[in-house]
Amino acid sequence: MPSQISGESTAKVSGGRPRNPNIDQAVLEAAAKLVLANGLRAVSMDAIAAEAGVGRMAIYRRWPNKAAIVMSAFVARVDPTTLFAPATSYLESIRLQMRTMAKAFRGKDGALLRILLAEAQHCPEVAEELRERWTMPRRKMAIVYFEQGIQEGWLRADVDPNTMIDVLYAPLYYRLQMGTGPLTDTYVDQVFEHAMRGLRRSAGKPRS
Amino acid sequence: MPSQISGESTAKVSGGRPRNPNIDQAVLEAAAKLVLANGLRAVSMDAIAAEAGVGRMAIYRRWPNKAAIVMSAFVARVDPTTLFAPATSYLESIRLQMRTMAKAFRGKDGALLRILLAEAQHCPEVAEELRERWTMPRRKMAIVYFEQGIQEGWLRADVDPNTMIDVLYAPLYYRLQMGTGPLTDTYVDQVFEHAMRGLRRSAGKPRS
DNA sequence: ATCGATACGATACATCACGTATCGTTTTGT
DNA sequence: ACAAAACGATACGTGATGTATCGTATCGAT
Repeated sequence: MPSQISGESTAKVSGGRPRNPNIDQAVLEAAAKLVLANGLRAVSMDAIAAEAGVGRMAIYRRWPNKAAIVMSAFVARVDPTTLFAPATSYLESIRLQMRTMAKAFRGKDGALLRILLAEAQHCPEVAEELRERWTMPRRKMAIVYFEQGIQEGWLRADVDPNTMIDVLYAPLYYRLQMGTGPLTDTYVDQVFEHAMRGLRRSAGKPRS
Repeated sequence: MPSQISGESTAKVSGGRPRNPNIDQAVLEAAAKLVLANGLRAVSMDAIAAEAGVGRMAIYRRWPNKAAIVMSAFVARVDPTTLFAPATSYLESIRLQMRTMAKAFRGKDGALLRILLAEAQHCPEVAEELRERWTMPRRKMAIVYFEQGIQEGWLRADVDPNTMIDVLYAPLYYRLQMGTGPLTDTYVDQVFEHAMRGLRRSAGKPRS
């Protein structure tokens, strides 16, 4: 009983006409194009099928619903992402990674992610898939990198990597969704600096 | 041309039978109950009308759609919230406020907010209303409080209050939506401590 | 008291998208 | 050659949406 939501490759048991792989690609591209232009709600399965030039049944044979198609399109786009490329210093590498993520959030990846996050609130399968294929892989890589930073002395010895991820990256998700301001590199740098240096005045509690 | 989304009080021009205020209340309660139990998608206007014991037209006369009803129910619940009650110290008051918010997020307020955030991705009116009636009022109050903290010397002189809000509060929204872990008081305290003290080792960059 | 205007419950209606089911055809493996 | 599955097309049942009335009830103004 494999998780079927990401579709495409429900292995056929034996003989019969094989699926046309071009259809997978055509549907993913059509869905991404239409959904990015009009939103998930406004796009019907018929519209995707028409844009892709295929029958609707060919789609339902691969994915259970619209959200699953968009999920496939999303993970296909972002899967080959690499995390924490080396930079001039350990901490600088973190900052650059945050900038890379912010840049992705500014583009189509961000728009698709917004749509999927919204859908995840209604559909547990989407939520699970998103956690499994987007959130958790990145968190795990970050945890490894942060633990290394603790051992090497770049980070405080008592930081919890999980909390550190949230303090650094949650603001990017926040701006992605709340529209309180643009996701500029300047903003990323500010979040990074504030989180790294701390917010309170260092020496005790000086009276005014 | 008043923003009509929050409904209820589209002032009647002159004579005629006045609206029954009990209906507003009954619909809000019915909608909150059903939506919290089954999710926004699974609840139809008919179901809300039936639960409230009113006709569907009485609802459409007040709100344009389901999301607007939930929005009204939400702001009615959270409007009288007070921010930053005095505590044993300036910083402690911030921590307590974060805990209060986390507690709200754990309950019905959090569930409704999740639903509205998801809806805001499809519907600009919901997004605007949410910004106007939930996000911005709280941000503005926080900015005032944080600027006071800067002047009194509790916070670094060079912190940007807007960024500070994001670093402290975005993690709560993150956990509210992503399901990476529970929104416990312990978690809130960790975010608070990490953000206040900073993540990097303080003295320069010590080699391992 | 009468009258216009609006609210209200109920119901009918047209529209639309969804997901399923076939039909005839095409393409594979055996 | 033959079974099996994919494919395009299309029809179908279902459920929700938003609008339009109908008859009745309740207000303000005259």
